[in-house]
Amino acid sequence: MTTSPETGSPYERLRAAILSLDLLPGERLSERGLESMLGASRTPIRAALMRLENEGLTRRDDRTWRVTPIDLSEIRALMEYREALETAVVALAVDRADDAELESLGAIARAGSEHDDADAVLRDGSDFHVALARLSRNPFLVDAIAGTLVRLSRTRWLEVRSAASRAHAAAEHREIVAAVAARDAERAHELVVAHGRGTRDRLLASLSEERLRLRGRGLSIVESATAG
Amino acid sequence: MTTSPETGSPYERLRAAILSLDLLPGERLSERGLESMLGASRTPIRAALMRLENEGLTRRDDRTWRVTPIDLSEIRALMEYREALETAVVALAVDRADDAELESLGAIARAGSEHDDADAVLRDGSDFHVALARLSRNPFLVDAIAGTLVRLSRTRWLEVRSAASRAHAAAEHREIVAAVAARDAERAHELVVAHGRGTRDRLLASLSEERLRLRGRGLSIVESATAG
DNA sequence: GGGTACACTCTGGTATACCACCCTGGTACA
DNA sequence: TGTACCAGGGTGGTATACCAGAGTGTACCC
Repeated sequence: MTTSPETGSPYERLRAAILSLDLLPGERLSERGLESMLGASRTPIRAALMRLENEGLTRRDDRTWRVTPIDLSEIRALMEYREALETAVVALAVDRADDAELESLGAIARAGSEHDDADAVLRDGSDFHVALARLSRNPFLVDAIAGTLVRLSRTRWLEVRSAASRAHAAAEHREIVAAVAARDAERAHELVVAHGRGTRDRLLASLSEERLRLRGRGLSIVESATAG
Repeated sequence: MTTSPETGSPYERLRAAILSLDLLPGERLSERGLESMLGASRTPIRAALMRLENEGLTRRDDRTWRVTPIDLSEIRALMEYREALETAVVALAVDRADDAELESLGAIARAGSEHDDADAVLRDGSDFHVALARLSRNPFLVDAIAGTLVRLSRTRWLEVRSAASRAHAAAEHREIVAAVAARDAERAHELVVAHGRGTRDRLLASLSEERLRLRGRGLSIVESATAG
């Protein structure tokens, strides 16, 4: 890969390369290698690596940098964490969301059903969940949820490949908006849990099914001992 | 302050200076000023500032570094976030904690009642909540809770000043352990919520009462418009 | 006396040179 | 033939010099 110095900061370009899987999960990164790849010197590259480390996209493994591997245990833990965050979000949203916010969230949910390409669907999905989180009026919940979405985004394309699963997710999004708008905390809770678990199951099923084929394409998926 | 190059990395020393309030909330930090204060060059100091930024202890305000101010709105949001995390933790802990873990958590809770100085009590409190989080077996919950404790630690000493409130908190800790050990999810949930809200109320009350006096001692406390 | 312009100093941002450590490969010796 | 040692290249870690922009203070001119 020689991602020539196109646009954006070294941080943005490195992040894009990781999220697009141009840099493979688990791949070793050397600061000096990135220097020529990104057309910047080590100082901003180190800053980018440190920033991405906090987003969970890079990792320091005994004195060398790596693209964070895709780890099934981590994905399970992440989805569990996300469930905790999103149930808290809807509980607060039912109390706090105003009509304008709900209308705009509904618009995002409806837009999600219109797009067809996987990229747009993923963007819409992220937008929806972040916008939903904002209804909680709690910036820590918003940031935490945005963080989980970033960490999951390298695999979420697996989950939205079929038109059926895209439609399914979009419908669930609309139901969640409706429950929050109806101030029905219990139903919103149930819907969010069901949506999260359905997403998790579809995602993990795809990952298990295709693990070997993906490995053949250079994309290895690991299962760490810890982090269950 | 001339914290001479005593021990630890620039990151550790800067962090200690912020947490001990040697560097005041809101204070401007210049990389070159810290250079002489910490006895290191700008490279590791920038790394420390960036790392502390992710912990919420420093902040970039239009091209200058600042020690993160103490913000009442942020504390409220933080306590709300923490409630979401800790209720999720105990729900998982009830299912997953084994006897050895519960015994060791109980030991931490009991130790919390024995110490008398505020510093030790704060350490015990953090230890307890992190150890409790570990019972969830979810590293994201553990990290998130540890993060909230760090962000809160510059003010938590206000909350544990009286022997009565220390004893109160320690007793609540022991009750939480008992409920988790009894696998009583509902009671554990209620206890955690009550403990968190009590802590929040005592903390915010102390902050409001002493805001003026603390300002006189150089410690200003702000209330941001956003982040409710 | 007031206003404007210029220069100086301070900020973070960047490039780069040097350091110590580690790992690896090759060579020489037993 | 096998083993041990040494040298070289590559790693991140650190110090430092240079850059551009911003804010401020002063001096000069009107």
